[in-house]
Amino acid sequence: MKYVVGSAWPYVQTVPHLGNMIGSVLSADVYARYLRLRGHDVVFISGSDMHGTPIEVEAIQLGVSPHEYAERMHKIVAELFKRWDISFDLYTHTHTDTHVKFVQEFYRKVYENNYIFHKEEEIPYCPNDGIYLPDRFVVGKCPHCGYERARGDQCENCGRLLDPRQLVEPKCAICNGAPIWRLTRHWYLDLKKLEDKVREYVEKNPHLPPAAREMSLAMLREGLKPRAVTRDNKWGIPAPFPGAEDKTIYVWFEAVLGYISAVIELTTSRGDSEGWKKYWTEQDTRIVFFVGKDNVPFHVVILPALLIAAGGYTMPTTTASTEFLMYEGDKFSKSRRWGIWIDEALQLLPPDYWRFVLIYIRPENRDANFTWTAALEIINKVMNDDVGNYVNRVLTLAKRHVGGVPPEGSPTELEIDFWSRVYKLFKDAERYYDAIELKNALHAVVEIAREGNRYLNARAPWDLYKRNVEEANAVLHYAYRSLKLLAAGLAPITPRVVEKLWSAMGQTTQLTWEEAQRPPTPGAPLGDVKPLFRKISEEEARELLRRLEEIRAKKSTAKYPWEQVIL
RNA sequence: AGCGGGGUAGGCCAGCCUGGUAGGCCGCGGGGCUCAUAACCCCGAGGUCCCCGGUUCAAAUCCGGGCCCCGCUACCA
Repeated sequence: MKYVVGSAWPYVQTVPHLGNMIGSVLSADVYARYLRLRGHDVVFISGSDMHGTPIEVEAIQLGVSPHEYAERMHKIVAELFKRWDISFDLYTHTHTDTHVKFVQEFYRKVYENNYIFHKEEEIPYCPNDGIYLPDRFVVGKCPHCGYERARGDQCENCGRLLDPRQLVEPKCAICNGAPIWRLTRHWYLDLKKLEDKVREYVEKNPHLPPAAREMSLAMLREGLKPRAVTRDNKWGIPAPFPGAEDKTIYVWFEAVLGYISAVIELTTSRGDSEGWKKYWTEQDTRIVFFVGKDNVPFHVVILPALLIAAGGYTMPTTTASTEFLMYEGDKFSKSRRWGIWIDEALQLLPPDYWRFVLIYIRPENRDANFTWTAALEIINKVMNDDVGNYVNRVLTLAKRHVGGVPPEGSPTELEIDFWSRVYKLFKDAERYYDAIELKNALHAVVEIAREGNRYLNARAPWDLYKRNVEEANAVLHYAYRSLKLLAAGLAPITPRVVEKLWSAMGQTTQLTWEEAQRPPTPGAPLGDVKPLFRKISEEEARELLRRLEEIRAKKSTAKYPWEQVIL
């Protein structure tokens, strides 16, 4: 089966934090790695979302061009993903020639198919900064409660939705100057016209997670309203509509098309400029997106609507979303410096540790809370004591008593029972991976090690070797086979460690999901047996955090955001 | 306000769709083992499954009402 795995395109204004990571990029990577292990044809892509008002504004404030700003941040984020062992086939960005050209052609088609219309409206404009202001960039006194710093879209104090025109004494959020209202023309996507087809897509799609489905159907019940696809920004992709020469495409509406343009870029770079069609126009492709829950409507409703409007594309199979991750009981917040960002994380622990912990607590049904107490518990108790120590027990015993991969010996009913239990857990993990319930998959895999620990205690091969070598061999043989299952089950999550494990097991073939289930070659020599993980004491964690604070303090004085990143 | 999610032992969470003696991990008390990363295994204590009402022989699980927490609400990525 062919798969396109896409993770939400990170906005390059800042480096992602752990919550962003688990929602999109890391989850997508785990799934993509799993699919590859199963032998599927996988294209795993994403890229930086380079355009948009916040970047334009911030660049202007810093006195650099938006292009330079975005380009620098993109390079850093791409490098960080590499260090997190994210196995992108391509991590690109939205300012490539391929993307720009594709987006323009795409919207030309949508236009020709009569899904675009334009109308005039008055938009706040800041004469000082020379830009049109999004609602949030206009602040002023709330007409309802008198709160002074109400934003143009909503008052934080009383929670009421606002229109920037309602604000008393409106000001530009950037320079505090008074905005003026200017008549401008915008081009709209006629979502109303697409509503029935989108509803059919959502209703007939058996793969969508219930929550995403509900949210989308609720939106459809209310009725889709036309949405402007153009903006007056300079930093963006020029709109291809007649008369829209000075407009750009709204970032939301072009970044999502990156899922297609990135595949084009990828296959083209492999010398096959038409190869992308295999993935995006043929029906036997599964297209799966990974996003945080805030992103669901866009991927389940708007992007499918766009694909229908342009015509000729394969419809996305599903969108796997997560709830949010909190940090020590509170929302991640850049301004309050609350949370851990992905550059900082790597200063504290190796990527496999983070990957394991984050997947272990992945917010699948509800918001989850990252706490250091819990993280250390998972690292020390689960990763080390349950998994790492089990591996070490089996391999040490095998090395000592057999000197290689244990032969099948004379298995008793106990061995067969054990094998059927761990094999069932492996199949559970498989089912969970298939359903993109990554947290449950990992929990099932960990259970293999727990089962193994129980088994070793019950069978006590160290003792059995004194009485019945054949039977003792059988115990180690099946324990060894459980390690193969464990390796495959963990491979998508902790790829680096599994590589070490696989070679410690003396395996020379490529690890695949199939291979993991086959019996090993008895007598094959084992590799170096060393603990897979190590524990992190509370004191060490405290020390690491203290050092992080120091680095943060030093970095926060840097002028440019890309200088604040810890590499 | 509307929409979505959630309220299960001291902590974190699974179970809820497909009703039937309330599970797991950590922590705590006791024991076992000694191959292993002072690890592992067993036993035990600890719960009005937010509240009220309904359906049912039977409800954490289905239905109605209420209270509390969180997120989203589409020109924020």
